[in-house]
Amino acid sequence: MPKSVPRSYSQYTQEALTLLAGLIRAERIERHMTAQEVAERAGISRSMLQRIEKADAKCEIGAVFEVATIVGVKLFNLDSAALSRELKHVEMKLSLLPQKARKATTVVDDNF
Amino acid sequence: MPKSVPRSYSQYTQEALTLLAGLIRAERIERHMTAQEVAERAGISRSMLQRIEKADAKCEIGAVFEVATIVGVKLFNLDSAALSRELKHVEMKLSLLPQKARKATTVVDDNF
DNA sequence: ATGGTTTGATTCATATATGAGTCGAAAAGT
DNA sequence: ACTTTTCGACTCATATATGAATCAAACCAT
Repeated sequence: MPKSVPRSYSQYTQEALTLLAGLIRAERIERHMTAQEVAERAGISRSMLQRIEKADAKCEIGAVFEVATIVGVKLFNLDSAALSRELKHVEMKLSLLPQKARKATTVVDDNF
Repeated sequence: MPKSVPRSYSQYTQEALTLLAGLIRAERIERHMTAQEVAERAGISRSMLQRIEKADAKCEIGAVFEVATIVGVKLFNLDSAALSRELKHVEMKLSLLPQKARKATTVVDDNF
C-alpha cells in the first residue's frame, strides 16, 4: 500500500464488526471448538482468528466469512438456500440497472 | 505475510461475498453515486471499490462494511437500532459462556 | 488442589493488498 | 450524433497484514 492509511469507521460499521466477532466467538465456544481447530479448518493462523474475534477491521473479509461459516454463524441471517435465492435476485436487479451512475445534476431534482 | 497463502472458500462464503458486493453495487447505482464519490467518502481508492464490487475476498472487512454503510446496505439485515440490540445480546451471552473451549473428550459423549 | 490445555499478548520477517496513476472504451445525457 | 463522464483493466511501488514462534497466565476437568 502506498501512503499510510489512517482509516476511520462509522459507528454502524464498528458495531456490525463487533457483532460478527461476538457471534463467531460465542458459536465457537458453544460448540466446544478450540481456536486452533477452527483456524486450521479455515486455513488461517490462530493469531488471525484472534484478530477476527477481536473485530479487527483490517482482516480479510474472506477469512472472516469463512470462519463464520465454519462455526455456523449465518451471514445476513440467511441459510444456504435463502442466500442463493437472494443472490439470484440481486443479480437480476443488477442486470436491469444502468451500468454507470450519473452524479445527479441538481441535488436530486427536488426543485419540484 | 509469511509463506504463500493459497486460500479456498466454501460456497456459502463465496455466495455471501457475491451477494454483499451485488447489494453494494445495486444500491450505489440506484442512488446515482459514482464510484469515485463513494470511494472518497469511505476513505479508500477507486480501485479498492472496484475490487469490493467484484467480491474480492482479500479486501479488508472494515472497508467493505464501511462502503456498505455509505450506500445504505443493511448488514445482517439489521438497522442501526436493531444492530445495537443484537450486539448487547451477544455480549451478554458471551459473558455467561466459559472463556475457553474444551475439545469434546469423546466425539460428543454419544456412547449413550 | 493439580496438571494438561487453551488462550492472550508479544515479536519478527516477508508475501501481498492497497493507493496512485494511466488508458481506452462505453455509457449517459443533451 | 456528439460530448462528457464514468468505468474497467492495467501496472507499479510500498506500507502493512499475516503466519510462525514463544511465553506466561488463566482456565477447565479430574
